[in-house]
Formats: sequence, structure tokens, C-alpha cells
Amino acid sequence: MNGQFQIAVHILTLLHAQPGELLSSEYIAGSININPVLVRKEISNLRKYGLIDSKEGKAGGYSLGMPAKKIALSDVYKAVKVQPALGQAKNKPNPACPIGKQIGEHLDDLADEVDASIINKLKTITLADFGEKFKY
Amino acid sequence: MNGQFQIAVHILTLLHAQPGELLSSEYIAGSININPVLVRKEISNLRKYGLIDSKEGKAGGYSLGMPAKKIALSDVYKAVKVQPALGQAKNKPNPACPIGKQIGEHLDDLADEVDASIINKLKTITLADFGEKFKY
DNA sequence: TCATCTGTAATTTTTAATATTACAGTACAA
DNA sequence: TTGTACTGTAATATTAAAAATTACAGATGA
Repeated sequence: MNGQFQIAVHILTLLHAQPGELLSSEYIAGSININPVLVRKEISNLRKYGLIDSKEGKAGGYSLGMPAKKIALSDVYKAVKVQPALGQAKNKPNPACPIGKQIGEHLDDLADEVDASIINKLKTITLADFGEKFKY
Repeated sequence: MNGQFQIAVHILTLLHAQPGELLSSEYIAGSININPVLVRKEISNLRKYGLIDSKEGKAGGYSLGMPAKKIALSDVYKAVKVQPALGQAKNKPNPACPIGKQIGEHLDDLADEVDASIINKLKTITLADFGEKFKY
């Protein structure tokens, strides 16, 4: 699997911790310890959902797109999500087998139910809540 | 991510659908459409949890290790789980950054909470329930 | 008009997942 | 007691996905 969700939360947490400032992709990448291009790519996605604002040019950078209290972690999950949490097998079950023929559909339903319960859980936690866990 | 959970459920569903019979890894692999060695490997894991019985030798094969009503999908999830559902980033956040230093712990806590809610959800569904969705 | 940033495409490298090969060990049955 | 058909498992190769890197155009402020 991949660490997109963690990276997204890390970015948002940094922006939340330094309100008013514009942080650069290089600074953010330094804290996460990944490549700056990956940061810009992930932000480019989060921006579509209004979670982050960006400013181009010299002295440009990133800031939160809305108050941290308004950002539920479920919003981040939905913005980032490419695959169901249960994973996704890449095989194509044998359609000549009565089980194989039907199981794809049932597994998908199950994956949807599980994702819904994750979203319900994450709905109860805002970025502000998450940020409060940090001590300085 | 990977398809271990789906594969495990597929195997168990097949065994459940043909009670009394011993199914071979090759037959199972044919339905899932993956390599038989992968089936044997996955079963070798599920067997540790008592979910599957195996018999070696000629006319050997696999069967359920306990009644389908006793197998909750959360048991399968726990048996298969190697990574938290939210994924796992491979970066090591910068310990020189106050956020980077603490975020690993907080993200892990979050991942644990999410996994707990998945397990709660899957606890309510048995293999027997899942098997009932199929029509013949 | 230079320096410093974002935005994004293209490519390479690394890592994880899956498939394959190989073979020892077990059990049944002729 | 020997051949056949399985499981169990290790070792290796292949494929696919994730992440890093390179490169550069466009924006903006000094």
C-alpha cells in the first residue's frame, strides 16, 4: 500500500501549526523527509478539494484552504483515497466458476461497507483535534 | 496495496460452498486465477489461525477448520493483516522538526483506531453470511 | 531582469507483489 | 513397494506500483 494519507495529514498538520505563514514545498518535504515534487503533487490534489491554498512565484508557498476545525480527517481520506482500505486484488476470478463469477461483486460491496465505516470514524476527528495532540 | 484479504475470503468461500470435499490448491487457484503456490502460502497462514484444515498426500486438499458460522470476517482480517488499513508511509519524518518528531506516534494511534473500527464492522459478518449472498 | 518559488511532465530507481521453478515429504492405492 | 497426486516451503524471477529525480515553463516580487 502507500503512504499518501499520512503524507497528506503531515502536510496539513504543518500548515496548521504555522498559521499565517506560507510554507514552501522544500520545507515541507524536509519535515516529512520525502521529495519536494511529491509534496507539490499531493498538494495539487488536496487543493482541488479546497483543503490547501497555494501562491506561486517568489515568496510563494502553501497555507490551509479552510479553518482546521472545518477539516475532518474523513475529508482528507476521501481526497486521497484511490483504493479501498481492504486492498484490491488484481486477479480476474474465473467466470467459469460459479463462485468466481459472483465474488467480485460481493467483495466490492464489502469493501464499500468497510470504507463507509472508516469514513464515519474519521468524520469525528478534525485537523484541529489532531493538531492538539502535539506538545511544544 | 495487496489482495490478500480478497484471496483469503475467496478461498474460504470456495471451501464453504463445497462442504465435505477436499479442494486442491490447483482447483482453488483456478477459480481465483492466481498461482497455486500463492494459494498454498496463504492457506499456510490461515491454518495457523484454525480457519482451514489441510490434508497432505494423494487425495489430500483443504477444508474449513471450523463451521462457517463461527468464522467472522474480522478473524480473516486479523489473520491476513500485515499493514494498517490507512497504509504506511515509508519515510522517516525529520526528528529535528517539532512536528516531524511527534507525528509518527500520532499517526500510529490514528491507524490503530481506524483498524479497530474496521474490525468492529467485520465482526458482524460471518463467512456463512457472506456465502448466503451467492445464487446458484 | 534576476532570484525564488509553484506546476507539471517525463524518466529512472527502488521496493513490494506476484508468479514460477524446484523439490522434499506425505498418503493412498494398485 | 512403487507410482501417483497431493501439500509444504524455499529460492528465484518477473511484473507492477511507489517514490525519487531531472527538467523546465510560468508566476511573482524585489
